Amino acid sequence: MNGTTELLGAASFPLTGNFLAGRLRHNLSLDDLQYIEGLVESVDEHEDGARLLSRGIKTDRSTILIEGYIFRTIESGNKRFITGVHVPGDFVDLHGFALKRLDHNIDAAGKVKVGSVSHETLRTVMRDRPGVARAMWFATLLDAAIHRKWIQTLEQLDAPRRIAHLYAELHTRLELVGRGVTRALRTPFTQFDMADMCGVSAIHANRAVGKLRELGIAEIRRGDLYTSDWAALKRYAQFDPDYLYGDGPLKVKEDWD
Amino acid sequence: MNGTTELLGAASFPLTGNFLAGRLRHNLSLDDLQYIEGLVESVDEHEDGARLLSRGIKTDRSTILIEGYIFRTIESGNKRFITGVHVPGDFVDLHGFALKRLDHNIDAAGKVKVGSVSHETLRTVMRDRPGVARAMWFATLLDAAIHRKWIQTLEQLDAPRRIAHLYAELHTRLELVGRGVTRALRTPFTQFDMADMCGVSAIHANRAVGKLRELGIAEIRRGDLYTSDWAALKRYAQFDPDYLYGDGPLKVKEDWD
DNA sequence: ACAGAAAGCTAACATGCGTTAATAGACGGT
DNA sequence: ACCGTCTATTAACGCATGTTAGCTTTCTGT
Repeated sequence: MNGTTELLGAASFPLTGNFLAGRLRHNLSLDDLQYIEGLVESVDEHEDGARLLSRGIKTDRSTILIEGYIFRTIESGNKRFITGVHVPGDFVDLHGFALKRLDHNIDAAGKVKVGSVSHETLRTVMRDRPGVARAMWFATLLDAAIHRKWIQTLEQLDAPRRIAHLYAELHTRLELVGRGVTRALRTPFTQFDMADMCGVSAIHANRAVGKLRELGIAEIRRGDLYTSDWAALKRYAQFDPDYLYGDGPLKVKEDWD
Repeated sequence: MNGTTELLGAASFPLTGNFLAGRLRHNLSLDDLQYIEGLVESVDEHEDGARLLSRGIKTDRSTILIEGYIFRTIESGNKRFITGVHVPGDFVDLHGFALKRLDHNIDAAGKVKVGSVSHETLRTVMRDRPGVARAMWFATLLDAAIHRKWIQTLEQLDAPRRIAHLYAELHTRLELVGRGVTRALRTPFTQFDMADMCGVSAIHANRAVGKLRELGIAEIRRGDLYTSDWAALKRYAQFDPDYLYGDGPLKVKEDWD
């Protein structure tokens, strides 16, 4: 949209297995990770609010998030629903590769840096590197598990807890991709964004933020969350990290190869 | 659990491509479908409420639903959350194959008949039939798309509309797997089940059912929905079948093979 | 430093939904 | 046919959340 494009040959990336040591980390060798880095054909930056991909559009590329946050959004009426957030290391539209068109939009939340892989390249991966292909499958399964947890969260928690749960999840996911934060979790989210993620009105999101402050659970200022006690926050949100498969069981590589 | 097991050799199945002409239909040839039927090593029946798989348990088999309905459930506190429903033709725990343990339970809703495929067999499929492997990946992506729609539904619709949307979705999904219904959509769901699927209390689910009746949208009696005008029901529920990928775009086979 | 815009905040009122309680109807087993 | 249990239904009350409106603070560009 209004992103500035900076094209790079794959060879010019430092092959550190670094920028996407993310969600795929458990399933892949360093060699595999470097292989994936090599797949990235270009890196783009986009401004806050940029629509990277629109619902219904067919695309021939897939996107991996390198820096920043990305929303999956659905627009209906004049309302926006955010059905998921992504952190660096996540492939954000692998299902666009498989299903050809997306059922939702991919929007930048704040400034983002993304890598791009053509579907043609991915087809090669499917053929030549079944281990990598499986890891990509698993990554999309993790998305589904996160969706299920969001469904539960919407049904179970009140607004303050939903917001706390959102940040608890991000805290853990960032940690899992090697970007752990200690006190402050910085995001570009407005209270409108939080509202659309948690399924409440913006006014009520504001009340909820106020309640977290009042309870001493967390101080949220312009998307940045400050707390001295993440454990207390997670307890308050009834957060159970199980669904993120952060531990062993994602490491299925040894079973198969 | 309390299911009666009836073991059958693969050869004794009628190779019609019939019982799982379901979700995978678009991606596969009849030959592929027959191949999958041949994978099924045993067929089991389970009673209403039977837990086919428990959260956290490791399993070495995957399950394909042949007859009936299945819930994905999460239990938290003494509440139950239903994060998804399955219709015949759906693989209900392919992610158990990939992620090793499930983050939720698989429960029979009413009597069910399921087929069972060992993970060892699935590994063979992954190696030898990449087309089938991809189709299975796509099937799990469709689950994720349905999850996203449920998230939107929870955020957007009131209780009567959520229930209408649930039946609208089932109506379409059953049609897509060749089990279209005309007037009555029969399910074994209690109002408790509907409540747990829609994230409302059972009492409120009852109010919602009453409202649908009062509005003349639908008559729901013991899980069975009767209506003379499915289009009106779907309009009321703001149902848009796009997310089910019922049309062409799922047919990616020709692009790849 | 300033102005406009975007984001955050607060109040008042309406409503959908949760909860508790109590009853009626439908089904399954003996 | 009977009984117990599960399911459906209705009423009364309270709370979480939506909505509208208006105000304040913070950011951004010049």
